[in-house]
Amino acid sequence: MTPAEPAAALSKEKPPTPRERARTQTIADIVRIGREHLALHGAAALSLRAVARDLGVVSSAVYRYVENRDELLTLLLIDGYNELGDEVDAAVDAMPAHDFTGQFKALAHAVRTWAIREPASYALLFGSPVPGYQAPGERTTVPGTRVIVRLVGVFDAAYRAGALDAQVTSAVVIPPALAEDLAAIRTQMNLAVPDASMARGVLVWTSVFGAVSFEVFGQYGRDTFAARDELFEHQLGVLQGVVGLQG
Amino acid sequence: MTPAEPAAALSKEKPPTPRERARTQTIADIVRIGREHLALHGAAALSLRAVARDLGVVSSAVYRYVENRDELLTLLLIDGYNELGDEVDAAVDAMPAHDFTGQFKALAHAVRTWAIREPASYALLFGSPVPGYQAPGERTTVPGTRVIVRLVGVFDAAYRAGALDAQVTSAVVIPPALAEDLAAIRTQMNLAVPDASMARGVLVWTSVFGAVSFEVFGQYGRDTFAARDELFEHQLGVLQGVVGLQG
DNA sequence: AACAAACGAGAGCAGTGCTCTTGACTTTCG
DNA sequence: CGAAAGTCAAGAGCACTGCTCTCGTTTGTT
Repeated sequence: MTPAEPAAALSKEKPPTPRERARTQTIADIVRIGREHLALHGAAALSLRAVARDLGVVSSAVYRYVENRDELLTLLLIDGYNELGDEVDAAVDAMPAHDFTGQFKALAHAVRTWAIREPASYALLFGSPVPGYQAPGERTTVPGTRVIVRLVGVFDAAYRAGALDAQVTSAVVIPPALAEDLAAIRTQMNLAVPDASMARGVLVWTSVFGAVSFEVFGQYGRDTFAARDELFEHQLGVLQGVVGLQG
Repeated sequence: MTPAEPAAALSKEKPPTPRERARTQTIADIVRIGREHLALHGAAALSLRAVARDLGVVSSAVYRYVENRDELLTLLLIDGYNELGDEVDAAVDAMPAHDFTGQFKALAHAVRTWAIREPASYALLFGSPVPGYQAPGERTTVPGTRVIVRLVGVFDAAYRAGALDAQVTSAVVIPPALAEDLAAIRTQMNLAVPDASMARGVLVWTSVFGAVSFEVFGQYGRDTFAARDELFEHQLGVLQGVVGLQG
């Protein structure tokens, strides 16, 4: 079909046959409908039969495209991680390269905004594990770590630029066992930021997700906190100080 | 039956008939078996039929005691809240009355220990909501707020005793809308602690649960952090500084 | 003793995940 | 070109779920 046939013959990427194209499209449709059902009814209520109905096909047919229910959950998991990762990347990239505080807050706001917009996906990614389902690490680890990788990237860049207050880093001692873990991460990710700042970065990470989880999962109660935007913004302000970012 | 029949007629508390006793016992058995199933298979996989089997009874019989599956979930929810609340209370009470930092850390450790021991219950209480299930606020609010009530109690007592560093409280401004929410809570709970400390207390609360959730829900990855005890302890040390508790 | 409430068992309905077989269609290759 | 190989949708079927209803039996009260 393509004029450069000999070159294509060497590469693994053959031009997709109509059948392959149709198959890819069908899988994409299944994921799309699955996302709708996920948003409407939640992860545990996700039903392959219902997806098949919406697809206009009998239930057994979808098993041609998706191995089982867990496989669909994995596809939705990766889809969610990447959507969140894309929005976080876009939000951070929109900030000036040297405004590390702005980048941190933009990242946190992107997480919160996405979580509130897609609570079911957020629950699938960061909530209680679905019983009997174990995410395949080899497929989910990379997209699943995009946010934290980006966050420590911001902290590391801030440290290298001298924008990370070194004063806070000596307040609490780091036990040796924890220092080992941090050293391994530093080596693996090529970081410069010292132990104390890394540890505080981890705390900031968990705190952001704790705050978002409380809000999305309804732990704040019905109307205990009406000013949730202000509460989150305030928490970011405090966390910014925790990790030593100037305001 | 009872000799003091006229008095008993006025009071609502009659001595329980054998049938009532048996009924109460059966419900307790159902909750006990339900807890076992919850721990083994998770909340979404909780099955009334399986509970009935373990109870040695046909499935429709349990509907005599429990209205439906959601009712059983509510019972397990209240059960979990109270067990956690009891352990938190015991841990805090075991500390000296003026060691507020120790009380805070004891509370956090009690939460973490219980969560790791009962991950399914923790997921039911603080994880993603079960699809289609809405907890009845009138039955779950009181037990569900025991931990946070106790935590702000510690902070408030520390403030009244002058053990809360007032310096940290002015670093970040509190927007008016948030101050309103905080004022309402202060009035309702009869607190003395100022806005900034309350807001930081809320952050500490969400941060503790964020850290515990990450650990219980497996967000830390398989072996990124081996020294989890040390990590949590370090985080508590930082959070202690965030809220202004002396070390 | 008579009656009403409570109870356990069983059948049954509609839904689920998943497997297997059947028949039709498409692509590829001799 | 035609046959073989591969792919697909459909349907039946199994075991499970939540839940309802009916039917006798047991229990407690009058």
